[in-house]
Amino acid sequence: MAVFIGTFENKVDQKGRVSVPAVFRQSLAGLSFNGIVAFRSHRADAVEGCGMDFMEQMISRVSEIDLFSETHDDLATTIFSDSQQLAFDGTGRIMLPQGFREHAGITDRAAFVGMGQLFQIWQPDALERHKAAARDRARAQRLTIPAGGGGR
Amino acid sequence: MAVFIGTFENKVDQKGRVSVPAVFRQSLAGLSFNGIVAFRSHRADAVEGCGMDFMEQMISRVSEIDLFSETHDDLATTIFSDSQQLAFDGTGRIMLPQGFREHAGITDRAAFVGMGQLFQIWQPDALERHKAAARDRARAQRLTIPAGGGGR
DNA sequence: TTGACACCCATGAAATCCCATGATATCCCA
DNA sequence: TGGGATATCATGGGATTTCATGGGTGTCAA
Repeated sequence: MAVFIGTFENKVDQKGRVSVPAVFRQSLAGLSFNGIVAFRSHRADAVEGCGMDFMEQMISRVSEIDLFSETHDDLATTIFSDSQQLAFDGTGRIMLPQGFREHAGITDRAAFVGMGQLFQIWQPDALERHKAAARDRARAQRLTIPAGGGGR
Repeated sequence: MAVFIGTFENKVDQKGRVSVPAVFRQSLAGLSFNGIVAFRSHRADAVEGCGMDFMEQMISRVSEIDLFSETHDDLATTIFSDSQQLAFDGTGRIMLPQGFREHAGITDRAAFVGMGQLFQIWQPDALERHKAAARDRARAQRLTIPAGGGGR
């Protein structure tokens, strides 16, 4: 499954095009759709992105297991309806739809942030603020990943 | 799982390249990404490194948290956004990004220190100081290692 | 006809490849 | 168990490719 790590800032040109970081593209290579799937984050001023594989997984989860709570089910519905497939052009760029750009306050620069199985697209300054806040919250709540003993 | 043991000092050339110790590379062989994943240590003036397997483990742990919850996003952002994938070239070198070099004060030499499932990259002199301090603390506090529950 | 958008080509900077070198470490066989 | 023959490694640097970015052109639909 696609893995997204790192932060990358790219320019958004007059036409609304942005290069998706090469590492992300490599991670997305070979999927059933050559591009990304994007939707507006409902909690943050950012656009969420993932590969088609992740979408397919979300769909199957929502239909089968009740892994999602009711609210999450509503959430999933919202996500699917708001999602857009953004295809890569020959050089690995996508067109960021105006609505998405507005939602994230993106004008001429966009920051891609890896979040593991997903990534987000931010207005760079807003991202800096968000990163700091996220780090503080994580620290305050002592959110940590148990250091895996190596097994499971 | 990749295991890192020992200390190795290598040169950083004009292009910012460093050889990753051969033993470490062997330990990383066969993973889904041919290189290391690196991030700034929050506690020390050093860069931390691991293999993609370690990151995949992180992802699976994070994915156990409700998707799109604040906790999930904070954790994912904190862990994955500031990491970077550094690929090996044909002879087993990586490019140490400038930001990482600055964080660790690395200019023309770098020391790789095995820490078990992770390793650290230090400016050699800073490492010496850190080692001495760590030794003193360990002695003062009589640090011990908990016995394993057996097996993995 | 006028946008919106996919496709194509050009460009400079940066990253990567590739080959050469010397220094160790390892092997092999008498 | 010597000690030469053979790998392995870390390192340097030039050549090549990749990448992000800019802009032109064709196409389809409103």
